[in-house]
Amino acid sequence: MLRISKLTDYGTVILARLAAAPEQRFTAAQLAGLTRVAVPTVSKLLKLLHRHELVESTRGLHGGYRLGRPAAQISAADILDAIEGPVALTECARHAHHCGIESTCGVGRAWQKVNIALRRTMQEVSLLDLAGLSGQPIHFHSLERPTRDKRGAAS
Amino acid sequence: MLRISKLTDYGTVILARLAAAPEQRFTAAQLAGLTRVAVPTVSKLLKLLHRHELVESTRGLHGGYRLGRPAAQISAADILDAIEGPVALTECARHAHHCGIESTCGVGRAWQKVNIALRRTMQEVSLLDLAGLSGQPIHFHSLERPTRDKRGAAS
DNA sequence: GCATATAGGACTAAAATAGTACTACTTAAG
DNA sequence: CTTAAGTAGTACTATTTTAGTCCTATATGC
Repeated sequence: MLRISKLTDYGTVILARLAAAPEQRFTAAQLAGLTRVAVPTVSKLLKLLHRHELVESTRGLHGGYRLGRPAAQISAADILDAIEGPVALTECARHAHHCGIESTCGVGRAWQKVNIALRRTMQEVSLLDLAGLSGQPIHFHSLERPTRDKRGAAS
Repeated sequence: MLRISKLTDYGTVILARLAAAPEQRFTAAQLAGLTRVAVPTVSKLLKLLHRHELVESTRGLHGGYRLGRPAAQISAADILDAIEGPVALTECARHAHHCGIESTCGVGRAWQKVNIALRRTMQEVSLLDLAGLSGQPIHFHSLERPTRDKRGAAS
């Protein structure tokens, strides 16, 4: 159903790697070797993450990247924002003038609310969780109640 | 950040339209006129929705489409499933063998959990809400209580 | 000043989406 | 029983988005 881009996935892997050694500085090439993602791609991702202050960079000889904040203070939503940008669930919300009919235009607004709820969910997950460094399994409030859950396929 | 496809958006608009007059049958062409979506596209969407039993069809002369169930029993997740299929948040979960390194492989699993939480959220929203027919604003459990909310950034 | 690293942007290739067209099947009316 | 109106299914094409690469500029340490 919903999808995040591969780049976001890679970005998370890179951040997880940095989270494992928060004090150490890694060059883009080192991270590429560690994560098996191509160097230019890693580089591109790190630049994106840098702009959003998720990583801290040092230029020049012996330079490299390091986490910009403690992993616990970086959420999945932050990562999504940095890499995919603050794109909304629907496009309707942007050039929403000639949506068709008045009664159906409410639809775009409703998706927007869903979007906010989804966002909230993603803010509950920190990089620590994503990196598997938090020990405890991720604990969603919304997963606590039984629902109608149609499929659970993982593979 | 997250995006649903245009088709899903259109599909929702069409369903919202049907929800407004649950007893009446509409032809694909009528719905196209009502929603300003091209006829072949509407047709394609209705077929998809039909396969998942979200709409009921009648063939032949004076045929057409109608909601397959009460709008209250159709969730946003159902619509997503019907149109976009049960695609997961990451691809890592599918051919997850050479993710790179062992410690980073947990990342894919974590996204999977996020995915489930997101799904849960979408099951809380019915077509009635989406169509703006429920009177009351959408009411998310997850938006009600304060969460552990590490950062409060909203946009 | 030279080697090593990031910063930024432009460009190319590949894949997913959106949209269209065509053919077959089904039903009701004349 | 023939014809018109409608859905069902599938295959194809075009467009857009995403992924990935390359090049040039800038900063830093030796």
